[in-house]
Amino acid sequence: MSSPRAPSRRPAAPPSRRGPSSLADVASLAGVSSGTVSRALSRPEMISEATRSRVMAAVERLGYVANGSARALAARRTLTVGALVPRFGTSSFPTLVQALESTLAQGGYTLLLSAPEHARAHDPALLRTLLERGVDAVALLGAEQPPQTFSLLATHRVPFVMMWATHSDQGPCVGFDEHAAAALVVDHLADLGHRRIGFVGGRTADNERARARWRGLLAAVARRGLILADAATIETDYGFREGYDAMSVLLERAGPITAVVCGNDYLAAGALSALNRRGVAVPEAMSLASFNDNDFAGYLTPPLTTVRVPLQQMGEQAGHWLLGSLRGTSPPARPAPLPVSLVVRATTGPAPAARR
Amino acid sequence: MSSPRAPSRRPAAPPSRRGPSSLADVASLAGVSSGTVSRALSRPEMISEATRSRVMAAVERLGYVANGSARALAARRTLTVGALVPRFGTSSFPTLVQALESTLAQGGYTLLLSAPEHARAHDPALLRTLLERGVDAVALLGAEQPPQTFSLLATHRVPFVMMWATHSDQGPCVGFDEHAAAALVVDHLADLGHRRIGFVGGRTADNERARARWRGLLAAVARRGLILADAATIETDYGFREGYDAMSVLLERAGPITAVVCGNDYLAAGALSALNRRGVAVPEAMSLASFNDNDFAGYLTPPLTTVRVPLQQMGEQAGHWLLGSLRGTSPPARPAPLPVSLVVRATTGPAPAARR
DNA sequence: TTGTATGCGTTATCAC
DNA sequence: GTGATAACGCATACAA
Repeated sequence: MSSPRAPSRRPAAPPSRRGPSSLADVASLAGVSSGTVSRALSRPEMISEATRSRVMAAVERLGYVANGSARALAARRTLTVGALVPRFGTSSFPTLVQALESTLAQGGYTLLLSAPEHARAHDPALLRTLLERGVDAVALLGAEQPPQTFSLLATHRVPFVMMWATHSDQGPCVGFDEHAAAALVVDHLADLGHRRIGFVGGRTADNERARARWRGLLAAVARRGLILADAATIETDYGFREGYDAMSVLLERAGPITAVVCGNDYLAAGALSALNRRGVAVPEAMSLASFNDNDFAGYLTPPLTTVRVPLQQMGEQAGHWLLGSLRGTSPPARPAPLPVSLVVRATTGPAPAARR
Repeated sequence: MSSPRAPSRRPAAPPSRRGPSSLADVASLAGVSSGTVSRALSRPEMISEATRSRVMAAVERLGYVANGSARALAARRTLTVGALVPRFGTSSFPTLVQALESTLAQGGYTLLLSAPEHARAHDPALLRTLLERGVDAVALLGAEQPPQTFSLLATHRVPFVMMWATHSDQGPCVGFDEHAAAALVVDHLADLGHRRIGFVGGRTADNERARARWRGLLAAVARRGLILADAATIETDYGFREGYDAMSVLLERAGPITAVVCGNDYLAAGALSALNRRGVAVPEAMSLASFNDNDFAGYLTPPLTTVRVPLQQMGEQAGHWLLGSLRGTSPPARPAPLPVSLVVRATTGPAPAARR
């Protein structure tokens, strides 16, 4: 990569010369043993100030960078955490993963990311690869995991959390209460006088989060005595186009509904767009509310009423739990469910019948 | 993690018993040497079918998972690639990183992700950490890197690519021509008869991509003889709110412009929202076009005219280049710039003056 | 406080 | 085709 240069008169060009240097190199340059260098780097307090600075100088001079593999082999840890989170739609992923990465980085850990497409998400080989890479801990998405997962983690004594999940007898979860979230939306609409509503949500068959959301909605609808007809219910992939299409279908077949709840804000944005283009007045003729997995609900026209899903907090909480559990002392207490809140904006209003 | 159980009569419960097992364990169970096991796993063709299947049975029985650190130490490679891509805004990141991860995974490599906040993005410690972890290759965002970066990569003999960049004498880049992209937008508007236009873009001071975009725009504007007044130009962070605010400001102070170009689609979505709420007819009174870093440009009201930025292709191309370069043979040819295209939608129309 | 020596679990180079 | 054996680069228990 570096082009050959005319020999300078300095005997050796320290950086970029012949590959990375080792502890032994640093040691001989500093005139100490390799053990001392090792300690100077990882346990400075055990070393006299004088030799420590000599060592550091040598490190600097050689551009020494430790060999993590050797370190990991000897120390039995890699300072690495694996994340296994499938790419579900375009949504949610970045916020969650970034928060996780950021939190772990603060603790000196690096994130090994495995983001399979949905179809491969439950391939046990993925976790196996992560374990092979020697991750010290693992963050999983959801509580539903392929069978071998937990026994693999157990044999390898690797702490883990399940994100975006609430209960599991297999291990700790960080998440929030989807039922409570759904209740916020439904109560809001019911209080406004809406009776017959629709729902456009994610696919429940292969997505436990969409399923929880759906169940929460059903429960809240039943509790408030609202009517959610089959014809007013659509499952689809999370996405703008899907939301647009779903709302178009709903307008044709759903009957006299006055409000629609969307499973996430991509769906909602598409749905809103469909309403706008057809000249259906929002919220006069049709109210719209959504779960907010992303960031833009407030910037649409009109802005979306949403339940704030604490994605970033989930990532942070997962990171903190893992860090705590890696610091060793005692395994931290199981995380508490995160709070959710409703943000009311202009897409919801009184139901037409209750109007004048 | 596993609770103590009453001693079963089977002498040993193979999985989840006492930590991960090693090559030696597998070897003794299979009645061969550890060298043979190693070969059976990584070079099956060098082994007789009989012993190979005995080994595989033992592997299965013990739930053996290789120790990547030991493997890396001996084989001098980790099957791991580092990505160093700052979190710029909410945007772009996921598409690019996911495409990269996905491509690398197909080649058997795992992605080590470092996604610092913008402020820390140029901290050399980040790359050092990645190198310490032993990454076999590195993907960087942008051609502007802190000074030590390239020498570090050189000493460690680690192949790398710079993503979202076009030229660099330091190494290969994957990207697209921002000037050409800007030209597509500007030509489109000019052809429609627009003369005075505005621009809402990202911050050029600390973002080389925003800068390239801005320069490309200036060049195209000059070439077509359009007028882009200072008062009609705003730099801000990429985001919905920022776009909303910027457009609000523009409406007050920009004078008689008939079209606005936005630096990305988050900005554009916010800007469009601001126009909608103020009742400014789009595209009759004001045309809007944007660079499309994301996915939703077509689902707003009206849908956004955009230049398609090939984010996913960049991730894939970067991944492929790294894989090719890791397979060793000969370093692959430098990637060619990716094509960009204009997608015309309803936010652009003839300039009012050219109308009737 | 510092040096010495052993082991971490693989791969790879030899002989057989 | 298979079995010993020597690295690989570091951490750490132990000795000094």
